[in-house]
Amino acid sequence: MRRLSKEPSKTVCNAPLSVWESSPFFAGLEACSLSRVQSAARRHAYQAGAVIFNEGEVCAGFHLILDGLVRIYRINGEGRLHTLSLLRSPSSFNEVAAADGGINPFNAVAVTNVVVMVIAPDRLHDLMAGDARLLQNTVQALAHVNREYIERLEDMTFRSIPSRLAKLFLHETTYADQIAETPSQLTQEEMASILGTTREVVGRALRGLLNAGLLRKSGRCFYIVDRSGLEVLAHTNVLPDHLKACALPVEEI
Amino acid sequence: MRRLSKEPSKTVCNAPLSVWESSPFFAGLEACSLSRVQSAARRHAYQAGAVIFNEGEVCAGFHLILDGLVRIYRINGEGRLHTLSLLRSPSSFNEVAAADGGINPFNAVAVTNVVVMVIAPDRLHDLMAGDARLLQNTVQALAHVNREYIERLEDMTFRSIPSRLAKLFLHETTYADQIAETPSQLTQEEMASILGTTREVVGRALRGLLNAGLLRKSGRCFYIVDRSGLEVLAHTNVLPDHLKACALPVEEI
DNA sequence: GTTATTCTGGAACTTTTGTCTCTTTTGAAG
DNA sequence: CTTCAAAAGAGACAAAAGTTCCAGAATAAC
Repeated sequence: MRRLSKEPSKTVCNAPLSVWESSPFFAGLEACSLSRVQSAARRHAYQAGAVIFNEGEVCAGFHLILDGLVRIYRINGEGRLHTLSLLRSPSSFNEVAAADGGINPFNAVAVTNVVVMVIAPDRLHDLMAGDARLLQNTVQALAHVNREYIERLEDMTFRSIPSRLAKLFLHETTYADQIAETPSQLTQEEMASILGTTREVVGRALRGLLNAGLLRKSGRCFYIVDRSGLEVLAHTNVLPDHLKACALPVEEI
Repeated sequence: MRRLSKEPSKTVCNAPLSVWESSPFFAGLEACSLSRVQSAARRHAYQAGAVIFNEGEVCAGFHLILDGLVRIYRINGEGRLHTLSLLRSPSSFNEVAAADGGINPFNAVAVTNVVVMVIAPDRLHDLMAGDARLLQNTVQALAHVNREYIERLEDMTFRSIPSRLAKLFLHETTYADQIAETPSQLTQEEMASILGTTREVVGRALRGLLNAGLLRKSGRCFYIVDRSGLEVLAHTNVLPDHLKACALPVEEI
C-alpha cells in the first residue's frame, strides 16, 4: 500500500465551506440550514492506519471527509479483504447507517492521516426533519449508492477478472466516484482487493492486457493504450477477436 | 419455471387497504395522506410472462404489488440472467428509480398474472414533498435495500456456490424478504439464476448437500435436515470437517 | 392413458480462478 | 551507495465453476 500517496491535500483547509457545498448531500441548502448542519457535526482526526469504525457496531453516524484517504471494506471469515471504495474529500460515507440508525454495514480505516466531520444519527434525523431539502438530498444520495451497488453486484456476477480490471482502468460509472487514486497508482494488491481477487490473479490479468496491447507499462505505472479495446473487454467479458492472438503467451504464437 | 405456482393469491382482493398499510413504504401515514397516495397510484395488470418494464428505460415509477409474482432481474451480453429478487404482495419495487427519477436499474417481468399499483416519479415527489413521514419511509426503505445489496455483493465476492445455496435454503437476511417461494419449490434453473450460476452447477451442489446429509429430497422437493450444518456452510464457505467424508462421491469413500 | 415438454442426474471435459512458491525488481531509508 | 522491505513477475499445480452432452424422470397437455 506504499504507493497510495500519504501527503495530505492542501486545498481543503483554505476553504472549509466548499467541502460541505460540494458534497451532494448538502448541496443547495440555505445558509442558515447549512450552518445548523455544520454546528451539529463533530470533527475527528485519525492517523494513517487507524480504524474509523467497524462493521456490525452501533451506527457511527454520517461521515464527511475533509482531508485524507479512507478505505471502506469488508472482510470475510478467511481474512480476505474486499475494498468497496477508496474515498477522499469531498466524499461522504456511512450514509446508510446514518439514515436508518442500524449497524455499520462495513469497516472504515484511515489510509492516510484523515480528518472527517461526523454527524450522529439522532442529530441527522433532527436536521432532516427540519429541512426538506436535506431529506431530499439524502434520498438522492441513497438512490445513487444503491445504483452503484447494483452495478458492482453485476460485475461480480457476470464479469471475468480481466473484464473487471479493464473496467477499473476505465473507471467507468461504478468506480468513477469511488476510486480516489488513478488505477495506475494502485498496487496490484490494492487492485485485487477492489476486484475481489488475489494479487497473483491481477498480475496475470495485467500481463494479458499488456500482451493484448491494451495497456503499456512504464516503471510500475500502467497507461491505457487502447481505450476502445478496454471498453469492449469491459462490456463483453472477452477480448476482441483481432486481439486474441496477441494475448497468447509468447511460445504459443 | 413451471413450478412457480401460477395461482393468484386469494387474500388480497378482500382487503386492498391492508396491502398499502403493510408496505413499509406507506406504514404510519395518516389516513388523508394515504388516500392521497392511493389516488395518485394507477392500477396496472399484466399477464404471466409479460414485461413490466426494462432496464435502462426512463423511470417506470414506484411499483407496489397487489397480487402475483414478479421477477426482478438483470441480463448480461451473453444472455445469462441474474434474478435479483422474486417478489409478491405486499412488496414494492423500483424505489430507487422512483426516488431519483433516473433510468430503471433492472428488468421486471410478471411470472404469474400480476396486479400492481404504480406511482409516477413526479407524483411521488409531490407526495413526498407534502408528507414528511412518506419521505422518512423512503429513506428507510432505500437504506434497507442498500444493506441487502451490500450483503449480496459479499455473497458473490466471497462465497462458493454450495455456500450460497445453503444460504438460499436458510433464506437468511438477504433472501428473507426477497424470495417469495420457499427454496424447495424452486427449480434448479431458478436457483441458478438467483445464485448467478448455471443449472448443472446447482445440481452438483445439491447432490453435495444431499451426500453431506444437510438436505433430503422427496420427489423434487428438498427439505432441510441439518440446519446448523447449513449455517456453518453458509457462514464459513466450507463444509464442517465431520461432514466432509459424507460429501465425497460414492466411489471415493 | 399417451405424448410432449420441462426438469433432473450425472459424466467428461475445459476454462478460470485460487494457491503456493520462488526469484527479481523497485524504491525508500539509512 | 548499500541495504532492506515491499511489490511485482512468473511457473506449477489445485480447486472451483462453467460447458457440453445425453439419458431418464416427472409433469402438463392432449
